[in-house]
Amino acid sequence: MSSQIVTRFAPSPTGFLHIGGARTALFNWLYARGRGGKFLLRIEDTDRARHNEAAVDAIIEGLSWLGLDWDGEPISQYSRRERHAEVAHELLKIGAAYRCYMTTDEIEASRLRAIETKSRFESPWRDADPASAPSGRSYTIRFRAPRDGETIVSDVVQGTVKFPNSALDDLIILRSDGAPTYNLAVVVDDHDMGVTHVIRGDDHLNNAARQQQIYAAMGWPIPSFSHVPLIHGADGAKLSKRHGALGVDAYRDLGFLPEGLANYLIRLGWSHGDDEIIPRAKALEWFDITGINRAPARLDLSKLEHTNAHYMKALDDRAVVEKSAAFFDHAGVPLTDERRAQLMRSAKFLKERAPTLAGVVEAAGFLFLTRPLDLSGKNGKALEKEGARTLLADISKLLAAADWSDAEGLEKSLKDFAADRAIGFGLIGQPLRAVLTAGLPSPSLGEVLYALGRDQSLGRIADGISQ
RNA sequence: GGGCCCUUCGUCUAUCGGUUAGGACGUCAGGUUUUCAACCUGAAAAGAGGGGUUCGACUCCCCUAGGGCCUGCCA
Repeated sequence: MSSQIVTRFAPSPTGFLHIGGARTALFNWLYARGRGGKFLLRIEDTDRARHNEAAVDAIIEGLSWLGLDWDGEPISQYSRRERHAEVAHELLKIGAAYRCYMTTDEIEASRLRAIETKSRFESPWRDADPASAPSGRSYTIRFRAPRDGETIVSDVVQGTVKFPNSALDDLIILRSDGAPTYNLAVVVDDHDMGVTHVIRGDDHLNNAARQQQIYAAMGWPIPSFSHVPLIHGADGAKLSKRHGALGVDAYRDLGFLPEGLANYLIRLGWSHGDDEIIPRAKALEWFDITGINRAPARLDLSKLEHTNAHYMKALDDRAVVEKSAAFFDHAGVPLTDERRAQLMRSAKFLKERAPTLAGVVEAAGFLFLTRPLDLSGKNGKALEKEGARTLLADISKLLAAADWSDAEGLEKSLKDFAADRAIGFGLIGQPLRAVLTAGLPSPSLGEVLYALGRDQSLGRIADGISQ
């Protein structure tokens, strides 16, 4: 008997990979991969009305982007509807389910009555003589759930949770059109797929009780359940559209790195001592379900940025340029060969200053200005100082003869220049920075010069002097 | 309405009956400094409220309050 761990991620195709779903997917992946198990992907598309291929692709894209891979092909729940129906009829045969001929109107009325009388909603067909069944009328198949006693779910995260059976009514497992409903499909699929550990959002905790009853009726082993809390918005309410970014694609478009998002997500509701930076390898080694908190956690963009910044710094220079290229396109400054070269020379400071890929565009703002720079107002204020232009002219001469092969050398030339003249660095730094960057945020002047390149730098200085 | 879950600094969390309740983000104040960041140092900042149990509760139990989930021929 194999004891291999099998987990799965089973999203319904809603058009994107929800950030909360991404976290449960991550947990499932980590748990399986960290223990030599299997991680499966199943699309919960039994509701055909909502099905669409693009939505499935969006989920697959999101998972891939996050670096999560699954074993085998994604399984479509819809494609397994025959099997679901088969199990429903098996349940019927052994008396664990029954045909219900109630109309939707009858159901609604009966349900209202049940709430009023504080009693369990029940179909009259539960105990009716099958012989009295109307022929030719459509019916649903309902699970015959126990009326009394309680169903106890043993959950790794939530502990032992008891549900009075009176609160769990006979759910429909097969619709009148023969299609399975969620709770049946999940149980059948998880069982058939050999899922050993079900890790999912705690909005399913109640379902776990119902599903457990089905497992019991079929005599199937019950998997280990772990219901993890949902992610909430900054205001504590359930994450919804008004909170902004919902799907991982939105975070990708905001310039977050998959490593950064994943690290942030795993720390949300789970911890390993005081560790904050948890790269994939460490996560695989450390992650365990038992460490997951029961309380919902709020999404905090600042901390996400901070975490992401760490992974930005770890990028190699070429990656900084390649990964941010799309963001430059989007900002209307497509990367020409020249810009690419300038960016390569800037990567070292860009990745240190930008918390996201979108931030790289911002941090590189001074690089791609069109000459002559706008030095009006505050931008060129340092230029108005007595002797500033003469000083710039001297610096220009110095730089024209300087070695442009690295930022450090250029920085040193400037420092030496200031020292020779026995003047404070601020005296030359301020006007020089003004003509070079028009006051935009920028790194050390050595780096600015090196990044800009000789021609561009000297040109900007000349522009400044003549303005 | 009913069932279930949750509640430590603003936020994410540590603590698994005995701690000056620790760390991180953010905030504030310094430092560094040629702008803006980054970085370094420091500070403010928490056990929802009320009852128990115990020599001793953030930790265990109960109640209240506040949040959340489910209560579909949705998933």
